[in-house]
Amino acid sequence: MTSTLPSPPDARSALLGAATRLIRERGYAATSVNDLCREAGVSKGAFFHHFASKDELAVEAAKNWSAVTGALFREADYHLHERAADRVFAYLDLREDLLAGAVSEFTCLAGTLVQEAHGEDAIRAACAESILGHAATLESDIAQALADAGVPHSVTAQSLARHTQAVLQGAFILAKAEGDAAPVREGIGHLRQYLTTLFTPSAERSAP
Amino acid sequence: MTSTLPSPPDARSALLGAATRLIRERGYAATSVNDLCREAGVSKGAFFHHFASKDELAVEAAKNWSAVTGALFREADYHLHERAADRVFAYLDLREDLLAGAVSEFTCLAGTLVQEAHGEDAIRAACAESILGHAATLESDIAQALADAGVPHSVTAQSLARHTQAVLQGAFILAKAEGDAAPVREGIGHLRQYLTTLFTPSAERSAP
DNA sequence: CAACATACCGACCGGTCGGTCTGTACGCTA
DNA sequence: TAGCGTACAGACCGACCGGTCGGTATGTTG
Repeated sequence: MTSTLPSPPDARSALLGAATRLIRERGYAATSVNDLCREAGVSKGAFFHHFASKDELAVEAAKNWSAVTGALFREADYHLHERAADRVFAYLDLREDLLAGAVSEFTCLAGTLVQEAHGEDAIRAACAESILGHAATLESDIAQALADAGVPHSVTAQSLARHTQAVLQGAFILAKAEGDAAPVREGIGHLRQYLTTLFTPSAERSAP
Repeated sequence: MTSTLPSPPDARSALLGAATRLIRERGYAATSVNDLCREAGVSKGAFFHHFASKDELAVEAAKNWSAVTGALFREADYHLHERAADRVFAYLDLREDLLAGAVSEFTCLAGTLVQEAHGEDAIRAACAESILGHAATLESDIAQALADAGVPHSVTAQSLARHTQAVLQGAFILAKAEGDAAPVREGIGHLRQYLTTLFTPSAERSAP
């Protein structure tokens, strides 16, 4: 008795995986239904059996992306640190550790998809949920770290959490432009520096 | 005697303008040559008279984008401030002022294009030049502001200049996801706060 | 066993794609 | 006026697009 979940039919998840790979590589519009079927090793009949349209697949792929990355971050070690600020910095360390392989292997499906397809409301909404939902998982640690610093800050935890995602998304674009992960490492570095000043109690700063 | 440059044929610039509008609205792959011709009010013959291929138009559109935005920022007022830090903050003010109209009217053509077409090397290079070239125009002011603060900083002016562009590009993605400019304003706000701490002499911070 | 559902398969459809090609209108030079 | 180069115009091409549809193999249920 294996421990697989009450798995959905195989063709469906093969198509979701193919969509994730191909859209991250070449974008949504440039990926045809035939491409997806070939990559997934299924027929066109199977495609339209599981998804009503190409757009519906995009929405499901974005939801699947949320689920997969959600699980990855939920189960990661960075939550184990005692101090909230340490949890946030450990999250950034993890993001940096994830930068392996080709550019299309570490960039964000939701960011890529929404840039192209924000005109389609269902796709836009699924991508927004993916990006902002992930940002929301950082909010409580950031709020706690801000509170620990004990100073009234003009920035909110929500805004700061979203900012971390904006920096990552923007760094991914520079990475695509340069063909290299270096800009993402730099972006994370600036984020670390910014958060360090925000998380440092002002007492410590005025009396070093 | 008007002061127009030895202007290129009209169909060419109409196509460049159409490409800028349509690609920012719907992306590159989703914009067809026929769409471009219709929007520009020219025939398909005219299109392939001026551009060898759709990809070549994309490259030329990216170069044209560099030229247009380059002129806009070169001639802007923010250069007039005496203190380097003020010039940098005034640049951010200008970026915020530019956030008018629909999302596709303030987002970056080069960022949109490279996200989709980074697989095509000529397009990738033209977009990289546009984004990184613009970042480079900020470098000397940032370097000066850093020097004025008089502290050895661990960040370089180049890295910081590129970071400003990464933040903007990432904020554009959140803006597309939300359908609103608000995330860009927030991103610029965080940038202002980060730069403020970097540009503040440590003497001032340790003795407030 | 019949009756029905699910999960495909792949030929096929009308339409659109990027790109080609022939033709032509116009300006310049000689 | 002839001859030539540039700037189009738009019919046309084969490949490919997203999507449909009739069919089949394999359960499951009564």
